[in-house]
Amino acid sequence: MARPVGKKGIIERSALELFVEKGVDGTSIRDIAERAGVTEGALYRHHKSKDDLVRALFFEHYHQFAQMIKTVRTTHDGPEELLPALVEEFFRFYDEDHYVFEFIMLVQHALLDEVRQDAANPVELVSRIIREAVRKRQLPKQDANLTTQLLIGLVIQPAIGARYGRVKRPLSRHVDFVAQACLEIVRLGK
Amino acid sequence: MARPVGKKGIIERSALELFVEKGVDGTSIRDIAERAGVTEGALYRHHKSKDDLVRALFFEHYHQFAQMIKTVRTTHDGPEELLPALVEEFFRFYDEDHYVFEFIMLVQHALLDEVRQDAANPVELVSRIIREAVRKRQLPKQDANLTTQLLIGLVIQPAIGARYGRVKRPLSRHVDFVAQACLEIVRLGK
Amino acid sequence: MARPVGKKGIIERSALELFVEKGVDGTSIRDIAERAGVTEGALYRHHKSKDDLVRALFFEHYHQFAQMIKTVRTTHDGPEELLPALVEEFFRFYDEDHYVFEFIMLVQHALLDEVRQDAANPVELVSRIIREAVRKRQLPKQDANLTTQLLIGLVIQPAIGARYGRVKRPLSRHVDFVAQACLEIVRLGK
Amino acid sequence: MARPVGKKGIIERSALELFVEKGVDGTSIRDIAERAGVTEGALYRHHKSKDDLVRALFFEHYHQFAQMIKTVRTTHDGPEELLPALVEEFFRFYDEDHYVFEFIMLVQHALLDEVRQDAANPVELVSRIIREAVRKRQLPKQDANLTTQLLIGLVIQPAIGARYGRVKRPLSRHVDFVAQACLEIVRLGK
DNA sequence: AATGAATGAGATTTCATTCAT
DNA sequence: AATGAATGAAATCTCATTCAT
Repeated sequence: MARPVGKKGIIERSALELFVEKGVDGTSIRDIAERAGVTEGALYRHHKSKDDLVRALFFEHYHQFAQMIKTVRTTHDGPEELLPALVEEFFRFYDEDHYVFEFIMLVQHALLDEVRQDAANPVELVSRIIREAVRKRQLPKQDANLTTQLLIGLVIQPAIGARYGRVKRPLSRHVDFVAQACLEIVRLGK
Repeated sequence: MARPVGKKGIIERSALELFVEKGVDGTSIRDIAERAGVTEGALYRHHKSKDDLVRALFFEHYHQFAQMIKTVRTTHDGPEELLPALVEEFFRFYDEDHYVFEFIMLVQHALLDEVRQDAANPVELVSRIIREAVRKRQLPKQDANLTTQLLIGLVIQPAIGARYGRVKRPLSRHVDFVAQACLEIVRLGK
Repeated sequence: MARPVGKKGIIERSALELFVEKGVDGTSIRDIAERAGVTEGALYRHHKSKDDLVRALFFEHYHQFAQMIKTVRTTHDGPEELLPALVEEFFRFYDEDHYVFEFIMLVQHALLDEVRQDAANPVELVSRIIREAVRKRQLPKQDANLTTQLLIGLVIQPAIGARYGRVKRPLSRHVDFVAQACLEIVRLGK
Repeated sequence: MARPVGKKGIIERSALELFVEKGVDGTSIRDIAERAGVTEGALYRHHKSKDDLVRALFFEHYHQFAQMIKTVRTTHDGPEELLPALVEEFFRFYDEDHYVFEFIMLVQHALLDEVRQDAANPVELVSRIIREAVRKRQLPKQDANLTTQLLIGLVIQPAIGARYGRVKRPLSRHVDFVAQACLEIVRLGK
């Protein structure tokens, strides 16, 4: 988010950007050091290994992300309010620093096991929202797992589209349309 | 698709699976040779390089994919027919061999430049269907690029969900629901 | 022992010699590759890591060593026969290839845990010989653990002396004297 | 010996222990700093380099050692008195601080050249005692170099045995037996 | 076609040492 | 004196590719 302060911050920012631009495996320690303007060894003062760096970056931002989601849940109620609010926050998160958003998308699968149980896990969260609304008869009966994946797809795919120049930034401009799409889907029933 | 025959087929199948399981960069020639039950040198009998192997795998399956899409286009007309038929074919393609589907998803971006203009490119295709339908007043005016990404998201995300055990296989069972979701979205207008 | 055949043998022999000459930590993979006349990577075709190479070398020769000891035990009986025979065999082993002998001395402590239980462990063996002889009244009562260490000292120290030019090679010429010394010690009682 | 006082003392003690536990090459500056509870830079306040630290530690303790030996030589005469007295002092030295004893054993060879002529060098000393006694017909003719190594072996090996739990501490309890063993050996003649 | 040892380039990591604070 | 970040050199290891057999 904020531009990094200190060498440690610069190293981490450089790594984050490179991971998004070239992939984690495609980025070498040398690449990171070069962009950060330090030597390769400097990295190891702050992180035990490349893998450690990836995890640290992920969890740091994932926690921010989780915090944002928690806030939305306490300030909104019912799918009609929650889903649009979530779309808005996701897109705002993306627009604020799309590197961070893309990085989380990029490495989440590799770290899935450590995240799966987490209640802040967005997939978990959306799934619960659907299930609860169905229980309260706010939504028709449906396969909550499937619906959840569809909603996730509606939010993530525009981000991917933006990356490849197929969708215009900022994503915020698309909030209303995407939120509307989300609501149509959860109301479909099965 | 069909189980591989001959060393070449076994090597390619092994590579395909490993690429999906561990990523392309995360898979070494030695890994592939090991799973295929041959030695490292054998690989170079059939493919000039690792990169060449990736491309060969991609284009081989991409052509099948393109063929399938062409057929759909000639046998259906208008978004109301085309979109459900496409969802059905995509999911059928997935169910037939999800490794192939996932592999294409995995490497598409890296090879995007060579495929971008291709009418078999699903993004291109869906985009044209939307635009044409809007022109013919079959659909309300809308940001076709955005709608396209949303539709792509509705198809791809269930596949990702299936990979991580969040959506039940075969995907075919979800065709009606997802097709319905696609139609709702294109009708939304903006 | 026999001069090495094949690159693998040359690599292992080079490593063995360098480990003795400069210590294990003091020897780099590059050193080994250089002396063997190969590039650094070649080493990893035959051994998974430097540590693995050290272990492989140790156990290969340790087994030879153990075999030699076993033979002595079956062909001699009682401390008066066994101890001189063991001294002779140890010194013969040393003279045949002092690199091997010194290498075993050098790394045994690091691999102690894996060797401690081994009945071929020379310390174990000598200890048993003493204990058994005491039980059979062939020797006076004594602290077998201490006596064992003293005997080991009598055999190893000449090898160290030879290394630093303080004792003349071949060690075999000293067999009678050292064997006599061993017998004096075990007869001391306490 | 005495527990260390001041940062310098703590650093040196930490280094000494680690060198014995993991070897000199196996111990990094960071390891030492960590155990001493200081940072890496602090070490260079007191010693120019790691090598310098090793030498300083060696010579500091070696001088104590030499002092002890000088005293023994002036207060005892002839091998029958000198050898038991030396064994006693060596074992006392060991018991007082076995880290120091083991450290000296560990690095002696690397620093041998600087110490070789020194009369406090135990090898030199023992060798002279034997030679002188032979000259005075107190002992039979013998290969003084070999006998010396055997005596050294009788003293050092119990210390190694103690390290690996094969010989009971304190070593002092074994003085009489080991001294007796030494005398038997020097009387053997050849 | 196939083997598998070897190469050569480069990746990750370690570490003694320096230096600004 | 002390800190701890950073350096620079070297160490370990990986890996796509080549090549003699």
